[in-house]
Amino acid sequence: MNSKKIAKLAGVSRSTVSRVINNYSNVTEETRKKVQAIIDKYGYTPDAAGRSLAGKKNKVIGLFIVDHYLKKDRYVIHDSPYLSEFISYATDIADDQDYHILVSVVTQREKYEKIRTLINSKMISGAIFVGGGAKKDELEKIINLGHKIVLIDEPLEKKYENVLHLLSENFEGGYMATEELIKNGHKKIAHITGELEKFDALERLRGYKKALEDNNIKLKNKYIAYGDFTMESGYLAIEELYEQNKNDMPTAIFVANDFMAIKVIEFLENKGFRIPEDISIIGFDNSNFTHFLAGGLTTISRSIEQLVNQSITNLINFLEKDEKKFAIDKKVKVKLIKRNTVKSITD
Amino acid sequence: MNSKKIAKLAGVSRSTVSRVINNYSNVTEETRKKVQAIIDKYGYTPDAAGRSLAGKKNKVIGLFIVDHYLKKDRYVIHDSPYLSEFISYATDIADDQDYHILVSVVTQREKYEKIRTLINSKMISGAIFVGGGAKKDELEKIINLGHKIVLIDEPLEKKYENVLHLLSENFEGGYMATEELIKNGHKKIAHITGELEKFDALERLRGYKKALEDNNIKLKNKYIAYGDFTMESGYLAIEELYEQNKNDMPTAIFVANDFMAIKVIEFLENKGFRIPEDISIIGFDNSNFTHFLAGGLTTISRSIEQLVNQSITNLINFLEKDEKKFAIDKKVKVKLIKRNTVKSITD
DNA sequence: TTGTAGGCGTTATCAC
DNA sequence: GTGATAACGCCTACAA
Repeated sequence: MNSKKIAKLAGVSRSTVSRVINNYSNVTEETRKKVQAIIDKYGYTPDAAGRSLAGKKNKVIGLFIVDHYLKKDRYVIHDSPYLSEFISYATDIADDQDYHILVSVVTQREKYEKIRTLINSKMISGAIFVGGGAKKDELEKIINLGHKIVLIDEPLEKKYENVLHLLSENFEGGYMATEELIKNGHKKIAHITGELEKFDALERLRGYKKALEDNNIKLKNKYIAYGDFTMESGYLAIEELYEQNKNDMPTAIFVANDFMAIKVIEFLENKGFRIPEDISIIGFDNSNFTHFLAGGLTTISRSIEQLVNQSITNLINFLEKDEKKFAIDKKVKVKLIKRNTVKSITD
Repeated sequence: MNSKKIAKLAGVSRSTVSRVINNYSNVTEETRKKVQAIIDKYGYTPDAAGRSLAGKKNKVIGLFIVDHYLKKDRYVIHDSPYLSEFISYATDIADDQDYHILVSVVTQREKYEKIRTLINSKMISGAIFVGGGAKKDELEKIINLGHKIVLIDEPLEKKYENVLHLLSENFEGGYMATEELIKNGHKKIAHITGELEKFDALERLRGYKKALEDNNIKLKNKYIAYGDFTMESGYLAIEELYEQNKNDMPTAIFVANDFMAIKVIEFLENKGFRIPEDISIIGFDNSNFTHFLAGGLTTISRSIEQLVNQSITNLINFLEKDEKKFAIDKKVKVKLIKRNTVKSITD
């Protein structure tokens, strides 16, 4: 079924059918009804390709998951609670605004081609990049295509008018976490980092350092261990931290995400430490599963819901308002969630 | 940039450009190189709408999340661990085969229109329905459009040649769970159901009943409580079960999913029961978070990964082989995961 | 091997 | 308010 046939059946021209489909005002109520009846009867829906070719925008947003630092044997999305959650929210929130999400994954340099194709081919009207692991040069090539794009936690030297730079408060969160430990009287505070190729890991580390500095606590390199956000890496990191500091253990640890924090707690409890009596732990992300931990993990919550909401709402606005440029760099707030793994050292 | 311009720049016709783009054999190596050079230089990618209009298939699979039984204030996908996981795998697996996933959500009857539009408009080449909560009549209207579709745990009276019916072994899993309890000497076995509008919940219940029957254990209605797969409903159900059977508590409970099982355990422990010494618990789904439970929940694992893999692989095969019909109804296996919440009653 | 020409389904422009 | 027509970018006969 196509508009030509509908036109014939309704006894009008294709133009009139188009006008009805697009709800244009210059159609008499009578004609509209007549045409609509036929449309309904035959369940006609216009062909997306045809419309697109004729210059109409579609309601599809590309969600590009970019991460080059992945282990080969892992699923990109499924094995990342952050990305899973991101996609889930994105679909839900886009749906509220009658948009669709088209998801695509990029883990190697060759795959940027795929994104360019998708964007150039006009299958999507706008794009969101998430994952924090993009190659800057490839990213800039794509940006220079001029399409409307949201970048999440993906900092660039230059600003672009067609790009919304959205950042979550990773630095602030790292600072907040460390400060909370300091407020509780801790001075020997360790940090287990995330994957340092990623901006968010770097920023959390920077926040940790700054909080120590502002409180006149000397940074000790032996109190920093390096993870990559996975549970296994958390285990390895705490193991190393323990081996290096057996005789001078920190009284508190800020772990760069909750996943690693789980393993840290497990390891320490196995070694006979009580949490939080002997060692306080604070995580990051406020991941779902922290609900299931007896007691509950003290952590920094960054609202992925808010992050997604900002991305999609801003992008859709931008797409539909037909504005020339994004006026904004936005930050999404984090906050401290006090639960039961931090204890005052003077208690 | 379009094929016409590329043609002019390369000094050939548009057809030749097309032949190069589509890797047709009847182009001399020389011309191909010449044209490809221009294509690369200008980063040209053909317009998807144009191709589609000219009859080419795209590599987009629609993933439709259908669930009518949702509470209004919940996110459809984000609040369902099953659907979140499904989407994550789908994106990962589709990506492996160079396909994209376009996700859309349907929670009300009016929204089926959206799916029809998407399918009719040829924005997607095939579709997967998941969620188990579709309206049969709307579903059949869509099926009758003749496009290639995979239906997951969504049983229909009629079989359709353009539909692959994929089922997970919910009945078998329910049977297996109950049988495991029976094997451990239990006779007073309760069941907390899922949302009975959903096929999977119904099947799990049926498995429970059949296992009792096959082992000559009389079904007691007082030992069945009704949940809807959410944690809260699990709490309410166990509360009711407890109130009704204070003086004759079951020694084992098969709970229709892990989410509810968590709450069941929590409730019972608060009432002073020990798990599994006093009451054995078995869940369903082998959800992610069960890792985080101290001890670990005994459960039935249905491999969502396998379910997704089957869906996508079969669908892509079907799309590309250009076969006339799906030859298959497939079932995805479940298996028993023994952990620490089931104890033999004779111990 | 390559070029020409028609058609895919829609919308926009211009007449009437 | 409505209809005719051109245009969007591509692919695929068919012709050369």
